Amino acid sequence: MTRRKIQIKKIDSITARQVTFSKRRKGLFKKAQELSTLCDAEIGLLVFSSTGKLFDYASSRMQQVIDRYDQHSASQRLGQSSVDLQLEGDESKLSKVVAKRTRELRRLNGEEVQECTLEELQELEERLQRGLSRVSKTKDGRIVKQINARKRKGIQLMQQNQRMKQRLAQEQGKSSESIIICSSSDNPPQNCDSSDTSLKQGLSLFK
Amino acid sequence: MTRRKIQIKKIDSITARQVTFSKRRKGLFKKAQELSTLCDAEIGLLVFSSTGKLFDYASSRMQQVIDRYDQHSASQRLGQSSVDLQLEGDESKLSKVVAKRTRELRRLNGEEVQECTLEELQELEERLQRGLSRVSKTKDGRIVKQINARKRKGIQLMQQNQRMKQRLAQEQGKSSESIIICSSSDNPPQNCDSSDTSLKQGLSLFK
DNA sequence: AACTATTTATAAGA
DNA sequence: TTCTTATAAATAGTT
Repeated sequence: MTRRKIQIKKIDSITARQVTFSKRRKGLFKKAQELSTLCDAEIGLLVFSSTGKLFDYASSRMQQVIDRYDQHSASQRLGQSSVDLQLEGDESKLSKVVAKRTRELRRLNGEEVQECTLEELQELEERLQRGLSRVSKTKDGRIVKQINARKRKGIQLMQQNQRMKQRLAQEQGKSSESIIICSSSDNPPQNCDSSDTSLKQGLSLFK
Repeated sequence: MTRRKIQIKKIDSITARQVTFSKRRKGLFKKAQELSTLCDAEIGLLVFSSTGKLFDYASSRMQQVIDRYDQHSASQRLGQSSVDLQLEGDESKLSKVVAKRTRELRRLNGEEVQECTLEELQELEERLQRGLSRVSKTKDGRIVKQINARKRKGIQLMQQNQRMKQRLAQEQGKSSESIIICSSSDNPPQNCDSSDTSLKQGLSLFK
């Protein structure tokens, strides 16, 4: 495409290939983003170099683009089970397990569900309901526990308060010079002395 | 990029946008395939037009590219470059990814939830609710679709039945020797002849 | 990483 | 949509 025209076939020289890869990759990504902007298109572009490095561009979020693709392609080709991985190294098996788990997670998120058969959807729904029920129960239990803990603590604090008030009242009785602990001149003494009542009122907050 | 230089922003005119979309899309796909060939790269390209139409290119198979991307982003989430995963062939790293996914799945199943904090439980609950809602919606839509399909099919069959009955009645009228098509001796003829009524009754089943 | 001679892509017009 | 064509952009080979 410039000093000379080239044939579109794998470049032999590794270094030349790397240089071309980086130049053309840049160009490709630019074109992708231009198309997306100019024409209001949603675009996802995934590029793995020959060394395995990933470069990607998405006009929105890649996961969103992939989900949309899955929905689309699912509606076209229904049912394509994969029991086809058996004669390979442990590592590639593991990779496939990862991919499989990822897809399973997507389904549980409610993505990619267009691919599912009605039966699969029913199973999925039941599974989600079971999971949700368990999680909610655990969560609610946790919350109740926290509330109770706070309740207990609050009661403890009020009782402590109460005891301290009583002690302070006694101190006040002993040393006649300190008069200003709890009852200022215009406050009637029951604010301080009828503390049985105020404790009861306080405790009612934690019922 | 030719008769004039243009600004890279959304093209207002719908027709101009469509023309540009189809031209540039073609160019983009060509560049993608050239890069793949020249540099031995694995490429996946997903393009949704503003009208929602899907165009895609993959140097291998799209699902393969997406799976590879999933593997990659999975290992990135663990803070590991997947180049390492692919070049080193370190099985234990992949195993960790598998383990992580498996744990995530367990949690979504409501197992192992005791380990979660309250915040994690709340997130989990919301996620399950979202997923459940999506799955249920899809499932219900599927069911309604099936019901409608059966309804249509039933109506078709009844109409077909109806036409055949009429033709048979005609045939019966013509050739006097065939008497035993629809009315046996003890069945009154309206079973066959008053088929308007029976069709109506049948159709009501599919309302 | 820069340069530049060419090839390619493409905007506008038909 | 397709073609034409003038011009902008990309890039292969070189430095």
